[in-house]
Amino acid sequence: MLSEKDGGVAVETTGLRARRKRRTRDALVRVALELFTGQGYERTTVDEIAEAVEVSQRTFFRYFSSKEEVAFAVQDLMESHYVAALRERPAGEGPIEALTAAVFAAWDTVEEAVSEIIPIDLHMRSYLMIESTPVLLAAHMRRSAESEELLAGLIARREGLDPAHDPRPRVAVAAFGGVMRAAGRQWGRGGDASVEAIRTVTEEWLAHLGPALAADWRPPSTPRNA
Amino acid sequence: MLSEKDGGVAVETTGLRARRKRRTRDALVRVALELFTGQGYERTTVDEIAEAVEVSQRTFFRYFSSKEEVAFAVQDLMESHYVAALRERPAGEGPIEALTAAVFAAWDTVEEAVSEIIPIDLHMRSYLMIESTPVLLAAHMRRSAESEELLAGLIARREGLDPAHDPRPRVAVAAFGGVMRAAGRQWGRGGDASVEAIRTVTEEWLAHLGPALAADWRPPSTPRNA
DNA sequence: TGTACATCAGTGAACGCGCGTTCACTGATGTAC
DNA sequence: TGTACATCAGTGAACGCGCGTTCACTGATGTAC
Repeated sequence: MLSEKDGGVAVETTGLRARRKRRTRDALVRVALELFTGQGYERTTVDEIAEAVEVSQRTFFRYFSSKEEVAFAVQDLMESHYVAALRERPAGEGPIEALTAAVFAAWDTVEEAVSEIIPIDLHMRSYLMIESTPVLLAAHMRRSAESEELLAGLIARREGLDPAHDPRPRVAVAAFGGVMRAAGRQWGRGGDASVEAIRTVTEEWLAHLGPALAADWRPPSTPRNA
Repeated sequence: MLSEKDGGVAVETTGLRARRKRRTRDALVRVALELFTGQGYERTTVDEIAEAVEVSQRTFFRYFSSKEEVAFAVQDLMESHYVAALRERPAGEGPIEALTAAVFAAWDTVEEAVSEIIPIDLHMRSYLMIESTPVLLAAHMRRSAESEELLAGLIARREGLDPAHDPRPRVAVAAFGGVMRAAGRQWGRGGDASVEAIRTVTEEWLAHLGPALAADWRPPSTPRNA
């Protein structure tokens, strides 16, 4: 039933019925994100989305169990995209090094990853919309915190550690995730929806992760208790 | 009007009217948290809280602009308690050192801080309730992320830096906050509502913050590409 | 290639629910003189 | 100490709203023979 070969997504795509189903879902996502970015998440109702796609509100809830879920449909895709990128990092890279490299690898290929569903700029504007809508920002933070468990497991496996006994994988992922989310909020404040903008902020902030945790930030020539 | 002298809270407490107001507010918080922890946040309605306190639902909304707000009333108190503790850390401590020391100083005095409003064990069970209620966990993460801006400002001032030009204060606070929130979730999974339990997890996780960010976790005797 | 039946996406209309708001109002506490 | 007026916490009842659910149903696509 499911075509999982050659790394494809585990979704039936052969039959007419299945293709129609995918088209309906994609249309709901696209139209929802257009409405959300255009007039705001709170000011868009589920009925409005359904009406714009010309399906019943009933049908909307067959695809998404809540209004929030449709807002994160593409974000979820990006998350698995990031996980895939992390899995491909060579074993020689250290934990933070691999987590960081996977971020840029994922951004390098973001366009291919989302373009089947929505244009890349709609995706970027949606991300901006999430960062500037309190209830969605909250949901985003909870979701990415939940995925830390998975990432910690991957890091533990890379390092040949048992995450139940060594807290370092989870601590590293938590610190890394904290900086990533903060960089995302910083980018959101700027208002520049380009991929370049988010890459730049992320790159700068991650580069400071090590130095910022040093016990003493002052140069050796400046004694602490001067 | 407001008595801000000797570090007291900036609230009018003299008149009969003011004291009655405070009693109503405290009763709403206490009863709300008892109901939330007893039967769950989602299964408690605002009407139910108002009825238990014997005020109208109308009155509830004069004190709290939303149901969420009452759930975080004591958490907000604890946040300013933490900020106060951080302000008192000696200048000789490094950034992460001061942030960490303030956490334990705040936990040392949590009982005095909350006991005027609710018993300490209700506060701890409320925190556990927040960590295990998705919508509140999300709100909690967003709120603590928002307070990072303030903390970064304090750290920048301690170090004599301009946060607009040096990203280290915000990056340090973000990494620290990421680990703190992850430690909170870890504590929440355990189900032990004691102050001791959360202290232990936090202590262990923060201790691993430095080592977990090292480029290489393996002992020098084990070459990376063996 | 055709028929009979199974599956399942989508329908339409109505509803339950609880949050948060709006209205015009009461009565206790505070203040001025 | 007493009177007149101002302030403001609290009332009660009703409502708007949109999310998410429930019902019994239709009709197109898929499958077995």
